[in-house]
Amino acid sequence: MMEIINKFKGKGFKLTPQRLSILKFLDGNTSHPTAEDIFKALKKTHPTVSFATVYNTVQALRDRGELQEITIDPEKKHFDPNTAPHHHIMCTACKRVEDVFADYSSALQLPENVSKNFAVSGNHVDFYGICKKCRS
Amino acid sequence: MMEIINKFKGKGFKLTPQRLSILKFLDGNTSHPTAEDIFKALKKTHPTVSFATVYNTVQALRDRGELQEITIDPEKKHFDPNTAPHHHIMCTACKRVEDVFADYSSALQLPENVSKNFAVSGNHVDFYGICKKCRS
DNA sequence: CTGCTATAATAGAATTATTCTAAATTAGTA
DNA sequence: TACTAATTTAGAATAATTCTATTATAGCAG
Ligand SMILES: [Mn+2]
Ligand SMILES: [Mn+2]
Ligand SMILES: [Zn+2]
Ligand SMILES: [Zn+2]
Repeated sequence: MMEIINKFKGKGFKLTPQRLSILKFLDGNTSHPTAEDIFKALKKTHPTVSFATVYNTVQALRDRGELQEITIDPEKKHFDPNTAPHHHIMCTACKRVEDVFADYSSALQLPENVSKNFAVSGNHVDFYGICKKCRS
Repeated sequence: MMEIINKFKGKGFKLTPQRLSILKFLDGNTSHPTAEDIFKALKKTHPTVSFATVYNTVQALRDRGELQEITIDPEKKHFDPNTAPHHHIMCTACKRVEDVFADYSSALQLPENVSKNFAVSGNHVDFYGICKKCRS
């Protein structure tokens, strides 16, 4: 937590109480929350908070490379404070998104005809399935 | 094209002129159009068409496994009439989505702790980068 | 400390993507 | 040819996100 605060010191990023609350919620969070999830959590400590604050903060964090946007769910965006390269799996029944920690990098070579046309900046693998809970 | 028409014969899927126009547009289309792209194309032949027709048809095709939804773009859904397993790369500048035909299936093994909790139904790899045109 | 200013918070309007509704139309078939 | 279930349509509704204008404040300079 102290880490986080120091990370943003003197970067033109103001550490407001609202932002601290969001940062605390996101710190080590592996639930891949949506903007609404963050908003709900934030309302507990800041009942009068605005949705715009959530989007503003999310955007500021994204711009600073401290938060990544997950595209696995066709319905809505999820966010992930873990910016290390990793992958995800979503249960198509309950929509929960879980982490997949595996290094596929050496296998994910692009075919010649694509690699010659793109300066590649990254990749991720999305898996889909049904989780144990949803089968019982 | 004849193929397409036969594919839907007698399945409770009515081949209306609007749908035929959409099917013709999608047939062999590798541009990964959004709903709006389909709508614009459809308006050329059917100027009074409604957006709901596009979404209805897209949904009907998706339900029949004839169209897949692409999640690579955080801004909007793209659609792909190629339902064979393959992957994609998006230019983060111009947002164009291109195909990546490569078989990574053998490499994409899930870690034990995930595979034991999920009945996996599929996966795809999303690549990001800047295309040649956007660099010049 | 105090005051300044750039940055952020807020409410609410606006925009965009998508879904829903209810009435009119029509493809496919009996 | 006539019927009916499926489809089209316009427009309203919903949901996610962005924008705008005003007010408040974090962090810094003096
Ligand atoms: Mn994650
Ligand atoms: Mn494709
Ligand atoms: Zn589940
Ligand atoms: Zn490009």
